[in-house]
Amino acid sequence: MHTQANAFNSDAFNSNHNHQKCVSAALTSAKTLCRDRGQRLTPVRELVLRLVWQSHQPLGAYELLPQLAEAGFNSAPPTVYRALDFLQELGLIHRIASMNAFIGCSHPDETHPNAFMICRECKSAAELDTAELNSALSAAAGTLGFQVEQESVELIGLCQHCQESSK
Amino acid sequence: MHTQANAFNSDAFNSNHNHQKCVSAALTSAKTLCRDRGQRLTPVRELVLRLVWQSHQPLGAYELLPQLAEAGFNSAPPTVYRALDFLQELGLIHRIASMNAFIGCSHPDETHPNAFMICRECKSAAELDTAELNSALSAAAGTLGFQVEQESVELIGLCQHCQESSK
DNA sequence: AAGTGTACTGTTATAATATAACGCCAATTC
DNA sequence: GAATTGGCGTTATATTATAACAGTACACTT
Repeated sequence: MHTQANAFNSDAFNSNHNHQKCVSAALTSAKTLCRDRGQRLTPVRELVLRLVWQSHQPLGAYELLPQLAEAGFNSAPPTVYRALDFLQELGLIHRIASMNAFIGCSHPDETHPNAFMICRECKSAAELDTAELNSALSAAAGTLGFQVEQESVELIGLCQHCQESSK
Repeated sequence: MHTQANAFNSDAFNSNHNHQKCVSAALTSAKTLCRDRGQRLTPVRELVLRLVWQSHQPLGAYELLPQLAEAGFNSAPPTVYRALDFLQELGLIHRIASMNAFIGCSHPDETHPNAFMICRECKSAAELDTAELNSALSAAAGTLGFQVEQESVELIGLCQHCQESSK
């Protein structure tokens, strides 16, 4: 039951959609996950989750700091990184290694490739999750007997919208 | 004509193979590419290429510095990063974003997914290049009209050898 | 309600990675 | 041989991330 954006849904590249729904859904997921695991969704963690999810563009840890400050949190880098780590372990956000930034992730409850397409123009990122990709990755790794524990697929390029506007 | 390791060849996970051949092949490629493009394979660039290729494990920029020093180069970070950038543009090495490190890349002359499997135990990295993966990636991106310019696929896990030794 | 342990955050300092800016030198071109 | 270009040296600094320890709030027991 995912109502969030997925691979066949270019919402993330269309900033007009009602993204607030995505944020709410993520928050609900977070609460469920925390309850199930006996962990706490503290104010800092909740705010970081909101901020990361509110943005279609991956956010850096140091971009979050001033936003936390505005909300009255007098936080330093370690606090932000702790919250980010926590949310990553829950599967609610994902780190885009090639950008040193973080983005909301739609599939907290499943193990699956964390694959993203990132537009170099508008910086938006959309998740990518297809059966073909999953099976191609497992097949390739399987041939070598490689046991995959963590996957990171990052495609940089131009989204449809930005291709059109640059014509 | 690639004699280097590829997806169906676990050489990179077997440190006994004659890796010096890979290094020579990379150097030959480098010379050809530079000649064709009217660019220079300077001593620093050549050494960085050798060092990165000699290692089965991705090397960080700051790990290269002492090795350059041993060879008599009195280099600071900018020099290393310049050489790494240059070699990346030639397609001879690849940056593993999730590790902030660099590894030799076997297919300088083709555009193709830069996909790697990295063993978290022995830190070796092996390249991955299969038709299925390529087509799955293009298919997924194509569905969204996303125009891919740069790809980064990084699988972290355990290579066969390390799975066996940990039994 | 008081005591106790644990998990979370605050705080300071610092590590690790990467780049900006400028000047010099060597090679190439005219 | 003057001018131009490309590459490197050098210093300083930006950016990203973590270590270490102290304090605080919460949860659990009795």
